[in-house]
Amino acid sequence: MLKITRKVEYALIAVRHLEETSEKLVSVNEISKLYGIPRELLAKTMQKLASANIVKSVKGPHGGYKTTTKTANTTLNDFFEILEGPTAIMDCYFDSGCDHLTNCNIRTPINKINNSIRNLFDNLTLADIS
Amino acid sequence: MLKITRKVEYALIAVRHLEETSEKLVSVNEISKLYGIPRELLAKTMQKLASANIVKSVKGPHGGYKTTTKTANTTLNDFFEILEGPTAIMDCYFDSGCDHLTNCNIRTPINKINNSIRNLFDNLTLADIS
DNA sequence: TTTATATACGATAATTTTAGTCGTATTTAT
DNA sequence: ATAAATACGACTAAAATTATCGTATATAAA
Repeated sequence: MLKITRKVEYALIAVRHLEETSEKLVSVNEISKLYGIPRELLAKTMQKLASANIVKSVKGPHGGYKTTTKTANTTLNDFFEILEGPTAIMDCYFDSGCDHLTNCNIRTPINKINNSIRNLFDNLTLADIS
Repeated sequence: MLKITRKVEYALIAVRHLEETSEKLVSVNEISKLYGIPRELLAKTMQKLASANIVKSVKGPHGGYKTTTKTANTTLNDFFEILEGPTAIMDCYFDSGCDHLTNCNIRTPINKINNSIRNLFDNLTLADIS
């Protein structure tokens, strides 16, 4: 409960590594070996970050990933949502399918908790937590 | 990711209901029927809340649960931890078992995120979200 | 122009976590 | 005594997460 996933964990590790190595291109292979994390999973994770321009990808030999100007300014909310979709402590926050709609007495609490968390992550960037 | 569990959802529903019915004893059976949630699961959930004095339990016919003086003042952090154990976005926050300890570059980020969430939930009570 | 290395992407399998059920004991009002 | 309720532990089912596999595409370098 309220856990981040491996995908996010691996993404954080990779981004932190890219930030440390600055402009140099680093391949998924390198990162996965260095931190002992599954290559394929990290690869897919990086692809998502790349398509959102959080990192830049370069194909071919000596290719890899590096940071962009967006990287450090990315909010945790964006970072999480790129990798995992909408952040909400319960699906009913953005879904319509609710089992006990007629008799739901936790709408307000759920919304308040959600808004608090969203507000928190909207105001924290990758730079802030480094 | 970052979802609350059914146990917590059911507990919230039940507590909210008890708050509405004030001093009256309400049985698990009643609540589970009213909101269409699994009786046994709710029962176990209520037992945990009762043993932490978040609610008061009364056995026997016409027994059930009611709020206590603690109920409204309970922080979300306590509420969650009573039901699910320590709140942490990653297990390494309180566990010792870490796969990439020697090469972990996300200690600081994880701790900062954790502390932010913990701080948030420490300062929100059940009353605050009602 | 061939080869090796790297990202891109979809499908599927394995694992872990969560959700739900069942059985039995205990308490207590009637 | 009996019935209604909580208390608690073991077990099963379902869902979500994690990991793997296969194939396509791009590109640097020999």
